[in-house]
Amino acid sequence: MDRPAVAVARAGSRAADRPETRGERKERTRQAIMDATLALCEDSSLVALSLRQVAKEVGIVPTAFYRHFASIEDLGLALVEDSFVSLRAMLRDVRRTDPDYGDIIDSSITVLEEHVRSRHSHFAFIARERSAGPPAVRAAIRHQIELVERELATDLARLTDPAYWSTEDLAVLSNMIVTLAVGTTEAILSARHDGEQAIVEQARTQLRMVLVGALRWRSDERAPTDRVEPVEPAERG
Amino acid sequence: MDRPAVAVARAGSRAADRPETRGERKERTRQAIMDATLALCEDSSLVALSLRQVAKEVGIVPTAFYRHFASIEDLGLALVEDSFVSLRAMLRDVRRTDPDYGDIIDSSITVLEEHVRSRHSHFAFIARERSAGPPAVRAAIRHQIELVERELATDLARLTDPAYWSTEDLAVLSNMIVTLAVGTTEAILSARHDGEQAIVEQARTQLRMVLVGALRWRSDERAPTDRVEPVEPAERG
DNA sequence: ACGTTGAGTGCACAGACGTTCACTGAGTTC
DNA sequence: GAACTCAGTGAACGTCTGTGCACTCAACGT
Repeated sequence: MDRPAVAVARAGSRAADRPETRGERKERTRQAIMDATLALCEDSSLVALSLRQVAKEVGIVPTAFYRHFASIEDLGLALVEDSFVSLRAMLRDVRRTDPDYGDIIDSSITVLEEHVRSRHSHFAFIARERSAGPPAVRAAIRHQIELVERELATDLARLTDPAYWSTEDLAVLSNMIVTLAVGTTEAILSARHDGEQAIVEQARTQLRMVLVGALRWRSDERAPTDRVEPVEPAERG
Repeated sequence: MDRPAVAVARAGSRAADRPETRGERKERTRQAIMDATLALCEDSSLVALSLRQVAKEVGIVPTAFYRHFASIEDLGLALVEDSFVSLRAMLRDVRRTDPDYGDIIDSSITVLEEHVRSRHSHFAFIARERSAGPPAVRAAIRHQIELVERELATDLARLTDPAYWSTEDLAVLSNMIVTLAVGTTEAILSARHDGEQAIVEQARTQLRMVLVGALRWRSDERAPTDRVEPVEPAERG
């Protein structure tokens, strides 16, 4: 285990022996750097990663790194971009599957699970660096998540009755669903394989619980807070 | 800004000139190390912290560190212990305030806000290292959070009707509330001061939404998933 | 064909890193 | 008050860090 693990393909990887364009080579090395970085900080974090570790893993000399990124932090910002491409691909799949399938909740969580599995280094990167990355990376991730929240809020507006749901409360609901999705993602990523199904089932139940509440919600009422204690006598049997 | 910022008090800090016990001094330095570490990894993470940085901040020589901890990871485990003392103090306050105050939700979130503010380095540590710390630290934090979830589940059992709530669903609800609490904590910690009140209000609304759902929940029904689309015709006006 | 461009090389540097070791000297135990 | 304990010292080590600089040489523009 001494030679690069996520190395940039040394020579003639495929496709006969076409000479390979200058831009192609650069892009390939850039991609190799990003892959190696995702692999290396899978346990720990970007902030604990050195430029030389990345270079060694890729199979280039440390100074060659600067041809692609000005710093590790700069690399991190590029990885945020890449990771949110994966996340948005998931959101597209969620929306695409919704009308077909009968149960929005089941299908949404299934799509989440599939994407988290297949692109797990991207989702893990977002979840980790969101709170532990370099300040600029944290800011970029939080901004992207905020955009996603706003999108989800407009989606929810189409599914709810505007007479009962204020736009503020839609934003709050959207934030809650995103928070739960992040939590579920983290749980899937840190679960052993045999525990994954239980987590997915839990996420489905949670989403159902939230939507039971959503069905009964009225933005102009200050909700059930004073009815929460006398719950037993209410409607039994 | 060259001399230690969170230094162990050099000599005769207070209390006349009592010679100071050996154990007292050790405990004081140990505490200074932990405080300095919390301060240093406030932005970034434990895994990005060097033993020498900590020593310099405390005002001791690097090798003196080993008199207190075997490694940074070991230090991290001690910080987990300390941080969860703060978290459990918060839970105690939540439970203590509940019966007095009319509104469980308002008072709980208020208590959360107060504790997160006054012990914010502890809460920030948990939130950050939970997903970015050294593996052993991550494991310790997840275990502690799991214990908290179990406690909350038994609390919830006392507030809900056992005829409608299975113990499994109580665990799921508990997990959801903890996830939301973690999310709210992270939001408070990364908010500018003027945005904090909005976040607190959002957390209250979210908890209300969840409890509206909880009131209507029946563990033996597969919830409202097929009623989520025809929501407009249901009960208007 | 020929000069230019630029990704990747190789060396060199000064500084920070974790850890070792023998040490000092104040607090403790007899 | 003499012997002991042990938190903190200070120098030294080999290794790893980011970055500067002069370089090569294949793809590129003309």
